[in-house]
Amino acid sequence: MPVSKKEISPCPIDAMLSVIDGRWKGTILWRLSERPLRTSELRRSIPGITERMLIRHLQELVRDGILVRHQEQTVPPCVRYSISKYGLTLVPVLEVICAWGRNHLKRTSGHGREWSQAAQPHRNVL
Amino acid sequence: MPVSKKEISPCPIDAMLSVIDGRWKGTILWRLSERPLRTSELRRSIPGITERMLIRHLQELVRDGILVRHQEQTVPPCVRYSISKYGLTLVPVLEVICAWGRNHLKRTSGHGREWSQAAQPHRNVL
DNA sequence: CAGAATCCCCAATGATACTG
DNA sequence: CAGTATCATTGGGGATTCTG
Repeated sequence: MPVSKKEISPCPIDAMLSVIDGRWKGTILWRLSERPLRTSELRRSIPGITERMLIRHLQELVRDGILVRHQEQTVPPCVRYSISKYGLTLVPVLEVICAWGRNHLKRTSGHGREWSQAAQPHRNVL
Repeated sequence: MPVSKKEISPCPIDAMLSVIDGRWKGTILWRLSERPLRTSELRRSIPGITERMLIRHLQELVRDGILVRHQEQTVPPCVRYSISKYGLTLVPVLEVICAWGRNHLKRTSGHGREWSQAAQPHRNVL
């Protein structure tokens, strides 16, 4: 529920999603969770991404404190991105999301209808 | 990372996010996690949502197996939506997302990095 | 009351060329 | 190599109207 990425939403779920919302942010974080990478390395490791969107998403993630940008003042320039300490707190969340998504993919591809049953209400169950 | 909602993405994270991606899906799920509601009840409980988007999101959630649509063949029609058993598996994930988001809101709105660990469930959606 | 059908706007993304 | 600048496309979503 992406909602507005620019404006600050009071809803925590919106706030969280806005951080990882973007066509390639998931993949970027996935790559960088393995090890820091240079911009060009990232681009090559993500087939289909454009220079424009890579830079843009990287900047947003840096702005949100998820990534850190390391620049070496050389010619030609060498920039490396890595996950920040704060960004590391995001990883477990992504894992939970990923786990559910993996399960969801199974269910959809194997189209069972078992899940179409109503459940009893809840909230205490949470 | 919303990516494509229509196409099935092989990425689990994308798959999961596509399910809750939509301007009002979070709020809808939140409402229905308390108890089943009629369409009109939902609409009234979510200020600002339009008929069109409510129906649209409900249909998508039903398609994804998250919600169940109960229709009573009466005049006028009475339709009730509730969370499915499968949909309930989504709730813990939302809780995790919400917890991180709450932290993130503190961190951003507040000063630098003093995010405490108070984690009370639930958002305060309007 | 539930929801389908239309029209329209805009933010996100893509494509492409350019700069330091 | 890293990043910018422009233009074109598109799909989400708001507003409105219509129907069973």
